[in-house]
Amino acid sequence: MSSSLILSKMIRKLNARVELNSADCDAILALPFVLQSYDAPNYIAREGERGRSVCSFVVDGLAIRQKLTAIGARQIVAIHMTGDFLDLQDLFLNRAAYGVQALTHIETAEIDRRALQALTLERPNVGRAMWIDALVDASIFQEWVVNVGRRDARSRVAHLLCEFSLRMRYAGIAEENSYDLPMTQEQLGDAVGLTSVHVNRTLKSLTAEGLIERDKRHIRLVDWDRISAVGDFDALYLHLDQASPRIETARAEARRDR
Amino acid sequence: MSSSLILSKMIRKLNARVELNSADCDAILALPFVLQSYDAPNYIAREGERGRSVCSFVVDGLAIRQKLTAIGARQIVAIHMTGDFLDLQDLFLNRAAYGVQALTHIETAEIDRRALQALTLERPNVGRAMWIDALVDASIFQEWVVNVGRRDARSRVAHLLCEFSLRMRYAGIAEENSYDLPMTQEQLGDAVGLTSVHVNRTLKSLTAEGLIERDKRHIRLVDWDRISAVGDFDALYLHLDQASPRIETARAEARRDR
DNA sequence: CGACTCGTTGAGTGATATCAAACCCGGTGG
DNA sequence: CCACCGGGTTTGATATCACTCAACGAGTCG
Repeated sequence: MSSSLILSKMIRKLNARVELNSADCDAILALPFVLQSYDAPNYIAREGERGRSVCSFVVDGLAIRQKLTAIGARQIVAIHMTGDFLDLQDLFLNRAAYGVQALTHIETAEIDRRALQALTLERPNVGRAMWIDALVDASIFQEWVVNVGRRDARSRVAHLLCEFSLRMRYAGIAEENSYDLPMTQEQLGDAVGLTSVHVNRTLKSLTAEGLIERDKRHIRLVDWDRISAVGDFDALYLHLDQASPRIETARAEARRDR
Repeated sequence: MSSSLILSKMIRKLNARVELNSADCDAILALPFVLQSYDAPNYIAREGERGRSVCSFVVDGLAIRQKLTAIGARQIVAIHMTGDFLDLQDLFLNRAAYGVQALTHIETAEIDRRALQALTLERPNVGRAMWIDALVDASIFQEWVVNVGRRDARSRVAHLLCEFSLRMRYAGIAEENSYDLPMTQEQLGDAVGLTSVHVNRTLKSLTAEGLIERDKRHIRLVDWDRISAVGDFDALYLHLDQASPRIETARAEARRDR
């Protein structure tokens, strides 16, 4: 993949949030970066790490953000997919408080941190787009607090499945209501604060009631209305109206076609 | 309180994160705002609200950020105190996904949203300080996911008490290891995903073991090392090294004294 | 003196965890 | 081609932490 092709993915993503002008795009294309790839359980960034010199944009693949507790339990606090920044949450912080680990084989563009900071601070359009990105991330964290804090197992799992469905769809890596979920049930449990055993029973019960269908790791949401009701899922917190790449692409194509 | 005094609180806060120049300060002092105050259980912003025209800086008092689930349970996702922005999390989003409610009598400076956006985007120093603020907020959300997802009742409560201790101290509204916690046990429960009854038993057990002392709503952490161990508390996620107002004030005063 | 909110305590219940075993399936080596 | 291996999934039995329901006490406000 050519260098400009990779950063143009980033342009497409940001442009979906805020309309960029040509100077903005040039500045983005001038960012120093290297392409990296990681295999499944490897760390991309470690908890406590100081002064990472890069910030990673996901070109393809999935990664999780996590933390271990004193007793060795793991909590996954976020899942990042194609088109997300992996450590936007640390862009302006000196030390990373959470680890980031590859969930699948993942390709990232590791962008020089200082250059990305400067771009964000000095170009209002880019800055605004980056802000939206970071705040949407934060909005998802907050929803996860609610999910894990106040919903029962069925709702938690259903909620997560709904979130994935929308996010993957808008990232362009899933069809409507159907996707490959590359996580073990243990990882699913670590994301929703349950045991793998209980995740298993919960998935089975959702399947038995005809809310979802499973084939290996492929998930199909049979009836969106019912599963989103069970999961108490309201997409507002994803702020998809603030344009996602997929939607914007369609819109941009329409514009071009005129 | 005079108008310039209020915004100078904001300057002090931001200056603690990033050194501001005089043009930055002038721009901040020129922000259009109105002083507002709210009483205890009133809403400052409502879930789902569209296009709020202001962003609130807390001059004095406490507020919570929360969401209700379908079955009517409440989860508090954040607590904001003196020196915090209440809805920084929504500054660049079209719709608020979470409600904000006064926890005590609270005084806020409601700053024109567009003006604050412009300030953030056009002045790199201010922008950087705002970014740090927003990312620290987000880091706390993530820690809360961990807290609620993977720790037992004792740890959750202990962790929250530790967090409050440090944050209040650095906000300048508490002494070392001792503070007034203006929350009912029910609200505490809604913050850590427990029942008020269970919070009560947990507090009692922490007291019985000599980890904390309570007098009404006053809390004293008797032995920081032990309680932080019980709460699995590591302050890294608060990023206090990225300067808090209190610390910076001390430093600034030292400078002035030379 | 009610009426109300908040904190405290007890008894019983239930959702989820824990422990343990079996099973399934893709991969690997003989 | 088969035997074996290992990670992941599934299932059952039991344990436990936290919830629910309920009552009572203390403080506060009108």
